[in-house]
Amino acid sequence: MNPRNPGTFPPLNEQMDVARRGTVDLISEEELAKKMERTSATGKPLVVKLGADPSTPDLHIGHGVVLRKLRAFQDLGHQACLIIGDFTAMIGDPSGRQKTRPMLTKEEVEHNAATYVEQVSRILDREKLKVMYNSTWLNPMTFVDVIKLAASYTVSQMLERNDFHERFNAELPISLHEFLYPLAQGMDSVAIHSDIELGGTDQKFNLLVGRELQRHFNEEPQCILTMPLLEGTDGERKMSKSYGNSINFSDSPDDMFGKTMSIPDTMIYRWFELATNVPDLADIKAKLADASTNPRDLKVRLGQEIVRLLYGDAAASDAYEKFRTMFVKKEVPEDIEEISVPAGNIPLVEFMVEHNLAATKSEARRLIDGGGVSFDGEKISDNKATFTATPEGRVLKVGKRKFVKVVG
RNA sequence: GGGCAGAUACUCAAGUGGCCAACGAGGACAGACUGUAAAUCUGUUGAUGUAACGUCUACGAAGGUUCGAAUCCUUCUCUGCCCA
Repeated sequence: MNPRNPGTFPPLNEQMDVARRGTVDLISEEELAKKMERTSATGKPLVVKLGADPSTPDLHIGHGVVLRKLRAFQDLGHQACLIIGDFTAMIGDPSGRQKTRPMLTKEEVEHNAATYVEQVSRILDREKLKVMYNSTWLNPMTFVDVIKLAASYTVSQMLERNDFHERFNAELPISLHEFLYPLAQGMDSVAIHSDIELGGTDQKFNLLVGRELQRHFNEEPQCILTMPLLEGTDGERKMSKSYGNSINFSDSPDDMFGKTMSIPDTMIYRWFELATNVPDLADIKAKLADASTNPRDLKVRLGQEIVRLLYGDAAASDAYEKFRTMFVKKEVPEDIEEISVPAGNIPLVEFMVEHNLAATKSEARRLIDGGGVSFDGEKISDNKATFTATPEGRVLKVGKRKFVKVVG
């Protein structure tokens, strides 16, 4: 994107195109256009809000979808505003599942928040990003304030929210304070005078509450913009670390690439659309429809695009090269982790646990019994096996993609 | 406040005194076949290890009955429904 002088913005239609790309809901286009027009007249950028839950600071490329949208607004010259939900996180938001999350301490929240900001900086322009903590304005609220706030909404309105509605019908518990979460989040919009709030489609209700509350407090309501939830590597459920189907920001380039290669073919287009910035989506669609295309080749590009966004060009081609060596040429990669071990017989099972190749000894045995462990390509069948290292090193493979070189 | 129903492993869900570390399904992991895709087939799915039908932990929690409890009794906690 071109660097642009503060206070100047691209033409309206160009801005609206950016807002619309990949977007599910945009409420409303007219209001947003009006806001943007005013912006161009006054030179004052729009406040674009994104809420962050610091109880789980491990971001994955599903979060990346909405982060890249926020980045797009930054590149248009608008003010990106990241709200760290430290107040709400400290109470422990039980939404999502039936389980109540453990209360986080102040230290944990702070640590998570720092990690969070560090991770989003890989997508966002950190220099131009405004980071705020919602405890700043939520903490000082009194019980009276909260009651007044709660009075602005009715139970039926709350039950319109899909997951509340479903839980209510399924006779599952809904804790009272869960109703306060959308309100707290909405107060954030009021506090920062948000012009647009971004979020996943699952956030639609909460974002709308922000709008209502702004009206309630006689402010101009924010526009809301929702992005689709990206499916995980299983191609079924939404990407989530707890489902184990995510590509995390913290994953190595090789892992990112490898995981991408394992997604179902049906997900290729969607991932291109939501997880990358490639301009030639139509072309990709055409290729996928063409029977002479090997979908694998498109996945190779997809994997590189994803790695590129988080690690840059060099890492992207590097990850692909390593993948080729390992799985196409079936050779052993060059720069795998080397582990020096003392001379003598070493029990394999214990070694695996010690170096995180298996979580427990039982799991290590299971892997061995299942034929998933090999030394230099030779399967180990005895779960009581021991091994000795050699000076030139032997390559231990565990499961599909864990390699380690053992050097004596 | 009263009545009823329920709480089992990642999820759903069997199990009403010993054969229960717990049927089955899904998921997950591993293997074969592949393109680290799909489909299919196979195996595994609490931990430990003197490697033994051993030990420990586990069927919401705590006690109790019993030679023996996920299963029976008591109290408690939590959840849903109905009545007030």
